[in-house]
Amino acid sequence: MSDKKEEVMRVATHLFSELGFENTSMAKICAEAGVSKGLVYHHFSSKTALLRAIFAETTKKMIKMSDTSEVITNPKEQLVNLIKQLFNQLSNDKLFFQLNLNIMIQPSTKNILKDLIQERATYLMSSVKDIFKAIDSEEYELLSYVFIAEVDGIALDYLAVFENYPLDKLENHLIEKYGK
Amino acid sequence: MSDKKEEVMRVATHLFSELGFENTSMAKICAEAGVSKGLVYHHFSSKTALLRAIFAETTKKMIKMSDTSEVITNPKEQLVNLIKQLFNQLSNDKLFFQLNLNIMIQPSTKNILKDLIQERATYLMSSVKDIFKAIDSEEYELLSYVFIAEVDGIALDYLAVFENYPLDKLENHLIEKYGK
Amino acid sequence: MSDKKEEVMRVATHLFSELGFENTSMAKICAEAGVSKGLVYHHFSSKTALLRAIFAETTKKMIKMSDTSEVITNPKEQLVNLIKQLFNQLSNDKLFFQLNLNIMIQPSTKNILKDLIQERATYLMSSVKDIFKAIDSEEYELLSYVFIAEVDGIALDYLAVFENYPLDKLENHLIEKYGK
Amino acid sequence: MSDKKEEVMRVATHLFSELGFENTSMAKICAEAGVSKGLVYHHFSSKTALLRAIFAETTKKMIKMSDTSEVITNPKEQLVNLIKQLFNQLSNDKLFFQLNLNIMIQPSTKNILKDLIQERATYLMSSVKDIFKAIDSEEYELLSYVFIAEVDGIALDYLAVFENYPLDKLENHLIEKYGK
DNA sequence: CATGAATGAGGCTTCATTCAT
DNA sequence: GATGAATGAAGCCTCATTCAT
Repeated sequence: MSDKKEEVMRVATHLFSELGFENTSMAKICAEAGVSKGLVYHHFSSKTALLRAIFAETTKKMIKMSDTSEVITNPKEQLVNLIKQLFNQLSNDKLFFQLNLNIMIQPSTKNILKDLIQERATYLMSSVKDIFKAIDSEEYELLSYVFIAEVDGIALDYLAVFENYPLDKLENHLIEKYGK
Repeated sequence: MSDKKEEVMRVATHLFSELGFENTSMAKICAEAGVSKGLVYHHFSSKTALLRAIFAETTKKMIKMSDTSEVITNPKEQLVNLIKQLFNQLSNDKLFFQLNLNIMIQPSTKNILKDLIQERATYLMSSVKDIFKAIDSEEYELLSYVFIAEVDGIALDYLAVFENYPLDKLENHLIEKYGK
Repeated sequence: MSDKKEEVMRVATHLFSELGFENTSMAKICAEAGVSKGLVYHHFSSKTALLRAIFAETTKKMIKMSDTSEVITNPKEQLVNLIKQLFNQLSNDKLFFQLNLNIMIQPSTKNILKDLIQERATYLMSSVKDIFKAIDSEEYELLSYVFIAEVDGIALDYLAVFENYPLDKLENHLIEKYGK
Repeated sequence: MSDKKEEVMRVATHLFSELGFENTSMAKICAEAGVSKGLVYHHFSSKTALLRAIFAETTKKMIKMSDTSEVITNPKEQLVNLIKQLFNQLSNDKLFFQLNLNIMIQPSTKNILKDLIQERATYLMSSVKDIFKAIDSEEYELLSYVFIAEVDGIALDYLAVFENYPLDKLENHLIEKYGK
């Protein structure tokens, strides 16, 4: 991928996160990335396509990251690891998580990304299920949904609802709950 | 409040929910409500002010509703009641919950509503805390955060992440967990 | 004239002066005067009519003022008097003079007031001519135009062109020139 | 400067002169210039910026014109020349002078152009002062203000106050007065 | 690959004015 | 005299996108 194309995606991700998709104009992206409009449209057929490219790229990175980390065999250790990893990212890259929440909830962007969101959700769900299967072969599906809901809810509350959210305490709570 | 003003708020709530704030034009609201643009601006100084009026009105309704329902004294029954009420609303008024998630996450709307969101969050938190205080006087704060995270996470997953979400199973899970 | 009608004219004069005719909305006038739109339209058939009423009122005041002061018989004394009076008003009521310049130059307002401007100009011209006739019966017309141009030019430069305009020095210059 | 940008400025100058700044809509300018709204905003960030560009351009032309004409060394000849030049322009380009009076008096436009007006006034003043310094080294400042006031006043009266203004007679008067 | 002039639809808002009460 | 809800046209500006160079 050319340098400039990457730069456009980087800048767009940043601006979409900070301002929201609808409030980020192509002009702003071009200005910030230091490229012309023509160039952006050379690489991405539309603003929509740019968003899809960013979302897809992010999913790819997520998958790669979780693949490399799954060498542990003990499921509870895996869970604790996953939790630590998630909370670490959550506090280090607030804007990025905000973007992902954003576009999954905003009706317009949700529609644009329908298939990609589904794909990512399915992947995440199956990863989590695999872990819970090894812990409780009967209730694993419900437990997986609960686990994901807890994590998503904490992220939501942290990013959008409460000021001074006690993120650490909730992390510890989860670690204790799932690490036995 | 005049009939037309109420109608504008009703229509705007509906459209903001369905299309998102940024994708709902004042023109669309006027057309659907059957009023002129001038009238909307006679009652609301801006699109932003209209959103704030809607959000504030909703908070007021929430408070009124929870006030009238709190005649039960057993805290566990209260919790179960709260859960049933929430899940009932969640499945009956998807669009409305989507709107509320929406505007709390979208950076632009979040900023517009900063104070009102904070106010509502504080109220909800204190309501939940009151219940948990009666159950576990020591850990009530953490437990409240966890409870809210679970509910918010389920709502988020149901509304924005998964297709065919097993909402009933998660409701039962919570009722069992919190009703003992 | 009713109190409220007078108040509306007073407020409108002030706002037209400060913001210009086009940039003063009827709503602003109503708000500042503390009356309803209905009332303003009860007294003045349109914004245009309000402006005309103000301009006509001003002309009336001018005429009354110059009538009462013309008891002096020595033409040079009359001129000196006139100069002193003008410069006094000019520095005491900048905004008001600005408004009068304004509406006489702005094409839209100029058209609205065409007849009233002409009427006022004719009156002023004839007043000045009367004085100069007594000084120089041959060249009085040209001298009148020159005198008016000098005064108007000074007002213009003072109000719109220069910062730190030496108004006093120009007054003295005129007094010396015309008082011999 | 591109053809279309120049055309926009030309048309805008014309319309601002004829209708006034506030009464000239961007739509009218676009229609008359035969370009899209988008294009105008591609070249000028706002209506205000367009006005500033026009005013600045005019000042530049004024300076260039007066620079090229100042090869005469006799100060009285210079003055007579200046007068002839001014009156010539005044009668040939009424609209343009009207625009300049307009925007310097109208409070809104005056504010927009504050710095540019000051800059131009300073330049003109210093040009005139240079001439009068050579005639009367003591009173040159006052004489300069008087001269400018006379010219401005005549322009004002001609353009905005009197119908059938005897412009020629006033020109001759000035030529006689200042050419000795 | 790269630029940036150009388009045209549509967005938010303002405003003079009317009219039922 | 007095109010203020209601209208609808028009104003300024933004924006995704296209295309000649």
